[in-house]
Formats: sequence, C-alpha cells, structure tokens
Amino acid sequence: MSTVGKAVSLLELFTLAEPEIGLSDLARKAGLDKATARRLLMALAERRLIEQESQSRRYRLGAGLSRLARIRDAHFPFVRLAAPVVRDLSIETGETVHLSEFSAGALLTVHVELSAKANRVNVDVGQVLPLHGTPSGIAFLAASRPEVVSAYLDGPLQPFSQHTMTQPDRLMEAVRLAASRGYSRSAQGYEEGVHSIGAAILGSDGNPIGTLAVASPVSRVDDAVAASQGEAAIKAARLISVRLTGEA
Amino acid sequence: MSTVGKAVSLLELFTLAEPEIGLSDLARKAGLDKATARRLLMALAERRLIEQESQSRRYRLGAGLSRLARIRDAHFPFVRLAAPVVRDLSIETGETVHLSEFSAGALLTVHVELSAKANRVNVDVGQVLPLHGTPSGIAFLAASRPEVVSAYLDGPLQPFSQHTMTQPDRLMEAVRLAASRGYSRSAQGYEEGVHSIGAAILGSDGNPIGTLAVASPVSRVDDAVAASQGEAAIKAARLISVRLTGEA
DNA sequence: AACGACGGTTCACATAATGAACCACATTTA
DNA sequence: TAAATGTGGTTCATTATGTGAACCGTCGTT
Repeated sequence: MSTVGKAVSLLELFTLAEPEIGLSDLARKAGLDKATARRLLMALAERRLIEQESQSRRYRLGAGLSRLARIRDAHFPFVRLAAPVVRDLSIETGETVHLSEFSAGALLTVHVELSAKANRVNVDVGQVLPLHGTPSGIAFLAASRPEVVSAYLDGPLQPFSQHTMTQPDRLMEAVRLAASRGYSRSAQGYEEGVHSIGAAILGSDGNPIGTLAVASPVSRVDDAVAASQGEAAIKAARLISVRLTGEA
Repeated sequence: MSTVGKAVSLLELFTLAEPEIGLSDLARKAGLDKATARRLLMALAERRLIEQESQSRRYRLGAGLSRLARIRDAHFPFVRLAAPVVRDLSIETGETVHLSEFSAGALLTVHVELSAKANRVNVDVGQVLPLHGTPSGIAFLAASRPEVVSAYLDGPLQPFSQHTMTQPDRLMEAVRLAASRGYSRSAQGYEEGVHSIGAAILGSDGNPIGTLAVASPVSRVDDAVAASQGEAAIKAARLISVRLTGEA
C-alpha cells in the first residue's frame, strides 16, 4: 500500500463511537508499526488533519478536515440538501433511510436517518456499497446510461457476501426491472432479514450521482407496503434532484 | 517534505473559488512533478478524499472528506454550535466576524460571517493565524494558563508580516491588558486599515479552544465603538462556551 | 519492585517515491 | 495545412524516503 493510503487508513479508524484513539491502539488497528503510525500521524497533524489532545495524548480528527469538507460541500451540497428529505422519508415510512453518494466506482453511505421503532435496521455512515448486489447499487445502475451499465457488468464483480449476485445476466434483469419501476427492491438480498427499496438521485446532466434506500425488517413489509415505500422513495429522490440542480 | 504532507498539500489547493483543478495545474501549484502528483491523487482517490470528474478529467475534493468531517463534527461540534452566534454578532456589530479554532499550535479560521456593508473587511476561511501578532492570538493567550503563555513566548516567534509583534515583553503586556479587559484590541496591528477585537472561547476544562474576532475598517471605529464591540464579543464568546460545554 | 501497558525515539536497512522522457490527443498558432 | 503548445497519462532507472526491531522513560497495577 502507498504511504498516503496508510495515512488515510489511520484517519478512517476514527468513528462516531470511537472519536479519540491512542497511538498503540491506532497502530494495532491499522496493522502498522508504532513508529510508522506515529510518523504518519505527525505528518497529518502538521496539516491539521489530525490533532492530539495535549493531556491524554490521544489523537482525534483535526479541524483541517472540517475546512476541506466545507469547501467540497459548498461546491457540491449533496448531503446538506438531501438530509432533510431523507429525514422526512424516514418519518413517512417509519423505517431507516440511508443516503449514498457515488464516488470512485462505488456508493459511499454519507447520511442515515434511523427508524424510531425498536426493531429497526441499523446502517453505518461510511459503509461502502458495491454497485452490484445492493438495492442502492441496482437502482443506480438502472438510472445509468446503458453503455455504463454494460461496461460495469463486463468488469470483475467481486462477491461481497454469500448473498451477492455476481451473474451479469441476472443483474441485468434486476436492473431492467428497477428501470421500469423507478425503484429497486430486494428482500434479504444484502443481509439476512433486511428488506430494501432503492431509488437513484440524478444530477444536472441526467446521470445518477447517488441513491437513497429504505431499509426495513422483512417482517414489516409485504408487496403493498413495498409499493408504497417505492413510490415515496421515488418522490424523495426526485425532490433531492430538483433541489440540487436548481428546480431543473 | 513527507509524502503524506505532499498529498495533503494537493488537497489544500482546492478553494471555494476554485473547487475543481486539472492535473497539470495541480502539479504546478504544488511544485510537484506531474507523475508524482498523479500518483498521490490516485492514492487519495482510492480512499475517496479526491474524486475525478469523468468527462473533464479534472479533480475535486472527495466524499470521504465529508464523511470524516461529520465524525469529527459529531464529537467536537465547535463550528456547528458557534456559527449562529457568530452570525448574530456580525449582524449586531455590522462588521465581519471570524471564528478560529486552536489546532496544532496556531489558530485556524473555520468560519466567517461577512459584514453586509460595502466597505468591509474580508477574511478567508482556512487562514492560519499565529498566536502572536493577531488580536485573536492575543485573546487566546490571555485566556491560557500562565505557564502555557510563557512557554509559548519563550519559543521562536516568527514574524508573519512587518506589523508582527515579536518582542516577548511587549506581547506579554498586550496579553495582560487583554486578560484584564476580557478582549484584545488591535488597530492596524495585523493588516493596514483593519481594526480588530478578539475574544477567547473556553472549553469544558476552562482552557481556551478557539476565538472569535470582530474586524472593521479603522475609519468606522473609535474608542466607544471598540468598547461596545468588545463587550458584545465577550458575550458571544461566553455564549458559545456555554453551548459547547452544555450549560456549564 | 516487578510487571505490563503506554507514548515516543533511534538507525541500519529495504521499499516505495521520484522525475525526465515518453505517449496520444486536443487546441491554438503560423 | 502543419507546426507548436497545451492537456492527461505512463514508464523505469535512480535515489530518497519510509520502515520496524529494539530501545527509551513513565505511568498505574499487581
């Protein structure tokens, strides 16, 4: 792995649940030597992507990240504009809704609104979803240009779990169904007991830039519920597209 | 410079005014070879800190930055909580107000609310302010523990402009005055024609974590105005402290 | 006082980064 | 038209950079 990759992997160890980590722990989790981890951390700290708590000597993410994220967000306000719509969709359906953004050939989960119910699906921000085998990915492909879809399906399709669909022809079929309906549907396709509805969010050029997905426990969903979730998801996705592209 | 430093310096080239940059341009601005810049960009893109627009082939900041910034922000919601207060202070005083966060031995400007007036002071988000020679820095030192102040003043004090104060004894005097008043004041200390009032924002342990500053054209400020700006700045800084530490 | 954890440092060694020269392509200039 | 200049991207011998085992000192526990 490149040195830069290692440095970024250190940043990725910080989570909502564990926002401050000590040196030894950090090195262990990243699979790096303590000296190496420290050198990388010092380089990151110099650029303010990492900070060190002066008394506990633990490390945390730095203010420079907030700064860079603000620049990106001003230019590309996807999460900021989409979050309230995602929230409304979660309230309307009573289920967990997650928002993903297309980045580097996959979907990155950038926002989650959890269901208020006790029995709910939990999704973590930061999770990377492959385009194949997840309802979000299928919805994304269904909204993509045909040549993009076939180029993707011709490439290598790594199975991410035992449920992952890797046969190009079956994927193509799922994509076609999603394209005709406007949303994708999958019962237990990605994880045991989870039912998902996915819809694509379009950018100004008509190409998809991300997705949202309604994730429910299978026990709460029948065909009628799925259909109403699908329609609601389409409406929400379109609303986000409209807000992003300026009423286009 | 370390490889990691070079990679981060590439990220830092993106600004609000120029959020997308091509490879050659990026390499030139960073002072790197094109091949080197590209390798670093690919490493960053793999971790989603950089994205490449597929048609124009230009690069921009990636979604991974938003993700990391969210984690930091949830743990340390400085900007989120302070921004509305800064906004109110800007409206109340009619002047530009900027918010800085202490990070790695200096103050990083993380938020700015510009004055609505035509003749106003402009401040850029991302600017790094040294602790000496800026009103924000003096206010920060004035709120720091005495041993921290003397340790800092004993270290090397680089002059950042011809106006920078580098004599420890004069700085100490300015710090003492700021400590007794609760805010710092500087007319043209940092930049020609700019009058500034700075106030420190305290964290839960009583130590300063950042500052806010009211920046006005000197022509609009006399002693009475400065005093009222100072009182308003103190109130705003305290309000942020209270909100941050949970009504403490 | 002996132990084990911590954060941090050193330096001989090896790997990973470097950059001049090179594509192919698109605009602009002569 | 054809040369010139720009772009993004690639190659590979050279070398500078990153690496990690072993080493501090310190802290809190046993």
